[in-house]
Amino acid sequence: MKLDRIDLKILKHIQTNAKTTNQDLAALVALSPSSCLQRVRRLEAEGIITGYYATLNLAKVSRHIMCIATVSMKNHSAKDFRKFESAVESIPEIVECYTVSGEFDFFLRIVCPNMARYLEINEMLVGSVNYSLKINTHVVMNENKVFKGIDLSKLSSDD
Amino acid sequence: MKLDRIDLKILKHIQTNAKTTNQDLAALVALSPSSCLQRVRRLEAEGIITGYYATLNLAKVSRHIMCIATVSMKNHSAKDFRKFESAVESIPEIVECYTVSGEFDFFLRIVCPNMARYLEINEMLVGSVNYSLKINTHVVMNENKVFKGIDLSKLSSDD
DNA sequence: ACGAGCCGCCGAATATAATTCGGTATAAGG
DNA sequence: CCTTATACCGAATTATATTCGGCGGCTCGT
Repeated sequence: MKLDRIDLKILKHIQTNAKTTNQDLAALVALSPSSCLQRVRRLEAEGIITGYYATLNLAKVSRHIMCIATVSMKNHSAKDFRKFESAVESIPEIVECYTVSGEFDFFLRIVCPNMARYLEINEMLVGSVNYSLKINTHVVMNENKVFKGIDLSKLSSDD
Repeated sequence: MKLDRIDLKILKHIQTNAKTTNQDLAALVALSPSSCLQRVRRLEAEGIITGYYATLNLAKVSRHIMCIATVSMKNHSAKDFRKFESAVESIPEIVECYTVSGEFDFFLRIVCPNMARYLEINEMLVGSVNYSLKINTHVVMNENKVFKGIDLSKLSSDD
């Protein structure tokens, strides 16, 4: 499916303003509300829009810590990878996990109530592959830039 | 401001379902629509809800690469940190940046159209502090777990 | 214990918005 | 040149958000 300029405009806008009314969005992209809605529904149906989220100021909700962990597997077997990944999946405090190239195998971002819980998580992860991995923890001291969507104008320039 | 069980229920739900209608949300938390809306408005006004986002399947929008970079400053002066942080701020392809403790000073997540552009970004970052930092790049090969909000039940248990 | 005042709830009325559904124009393909 | 598919629009309908007055229960001071 190909996206035209109007689709991109819609995506760009709702990325950071998901609750914009269809009427306002329609005005923004210079379409009638019905046509605009039709496009949004299509983008949803095609799986291009994958969900709608509200972001919270977590500090105002509860006390917590955030860590970023690098993980290196000692044993690069598919089996160990599967076991580790399923452990990651099962721990809700792990909010992001990436498989990467380079000196590490995974990056994790973890948000949990306290260090005691962080230690437990660490042990679960290490235990999942019978201690054959190395985790390096980095406590987040500041969030300089938080995710606020992708700059689509930068990406689409390439196609 | 203190949050009661209903507030948490609201937050928990809209975290991943931002477009739920107020009526449905009200039913979910067993309140009348008017009371429910009042609470949501309060959560917004207090800065507890910070925004509403749509997430995209980027692969269906355009070709791109994603990298995670670790950054170590050679010179830990406040001045260099400020210069680096402002460079980070000015580069839209850097979608996340954390200051951390440990062997690195920053973690970056970068989404850009291609490696050529990634190199440019690298040079801008290194140049921002007169080459006195070390960047280590890790290309993301798989997104095992993408951010889908925080498990508030895990956090609030601690208060 | 009692009354005042505050809070948060509800429901009805009203205002906005979403959604549906023809009908029409444009562009591509045969 | 005709056919078909596509995407648009506007009006009608349905659904939702929003406002507001009033009601109960809680707290607090007396």
